[in-house]
Amino acid sequence: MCQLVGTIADMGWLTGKEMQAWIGYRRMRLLLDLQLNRDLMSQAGLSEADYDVLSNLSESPHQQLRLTDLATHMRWSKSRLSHHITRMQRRGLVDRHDCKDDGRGSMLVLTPAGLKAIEEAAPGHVESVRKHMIDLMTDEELAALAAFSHRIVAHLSE
Amino acid sequence: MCQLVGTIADMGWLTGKEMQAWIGYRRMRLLLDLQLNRDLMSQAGLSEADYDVLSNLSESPHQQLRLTDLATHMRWSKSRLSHHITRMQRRGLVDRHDCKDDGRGSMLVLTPAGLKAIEEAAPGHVESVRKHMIDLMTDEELAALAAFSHRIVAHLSE
DNA sequence: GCCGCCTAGTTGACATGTCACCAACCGTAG
DNA sequence: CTACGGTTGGTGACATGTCAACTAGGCGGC
Repeated sequence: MCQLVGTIADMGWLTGKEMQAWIGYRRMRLLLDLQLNRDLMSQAGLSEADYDVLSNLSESPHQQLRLTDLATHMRWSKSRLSHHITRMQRRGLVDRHDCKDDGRGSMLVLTPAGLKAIEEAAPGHVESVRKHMIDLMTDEELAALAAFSHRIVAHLSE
Repeated sequence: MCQLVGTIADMGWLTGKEMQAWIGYRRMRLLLDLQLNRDLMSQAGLSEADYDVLSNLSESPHQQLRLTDLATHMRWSKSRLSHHITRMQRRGLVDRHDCKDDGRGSMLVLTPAGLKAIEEAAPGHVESVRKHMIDLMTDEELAALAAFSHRIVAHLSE
């Protein structure tokens, strides 16, 4: 982490303020991730990735989705999703069904166990997110984060 | 990504504004990381992790550090660093020396190849960080990011 | 119908990170 | 001096993610 940029002989590639923002971002990202994952894993036995998949699935119509749609929505690669679903399927959290409309496709469905898992995990996860991030920010900071993150996401999505 | 929280039956665990900030953060984190890694890998053949290690090492006195010190500074686990250093050592970017003061320790040193790699990679990486993040943010947003990220890091560091 | 091309999803090899455990070494209380 | 508890770093098993093939099923032009 730390001096990620502009540090060799301090050539001033990033100004002090920019550097503070960048370093802070990197460190926050690392530590927040670890903490949220730890909390979620110890409270609910789920990783953040599991949580995201279950969460998306639980709110889609009929609690089912095409793999590609889910991958696009989550911005995951198909490969990543396929591997991850295989692992979650082994644990009984989700299931694959054949897709009627398209012989190539797979329909991803939430199992009762998966629904139970996400319902039990959600309150603790939200509390965790609040405690370690949201509640530490002012309204202005929240608004700023929403604004620049959406701008950056739009830029990165071409 | 997306509806990570408070989404089951929309129970309002996070307010709309909080949700926007949270979702934006998650997506930005995912996409920015991918992009910066892709850029760095294609331009310099380094991962961000490689870059961070080399960067930290290059600015320490005599371009060498104890493993524990580097791990603490980067907030990496010792195990992660040890594995990563082993891989970088195989590629000739860094080297381990015995530590005179402490028979247990290892001194991490930057090789000439490692120095060359970080010096060549730095300008492109900084440009990448600017292009995909810093230059898309206003001064106020940079200040806000620096402020809340440092606050959150302090909180997470206990 | 048939052919070429696109898309959906899977797979295997490999890179990376985590956790738990271990061996060697330090420093200090007795 | 010696034993013990803490520190330093390494290792192996395993979870996860990436990339590049690959299979199989659609789709449009002829």
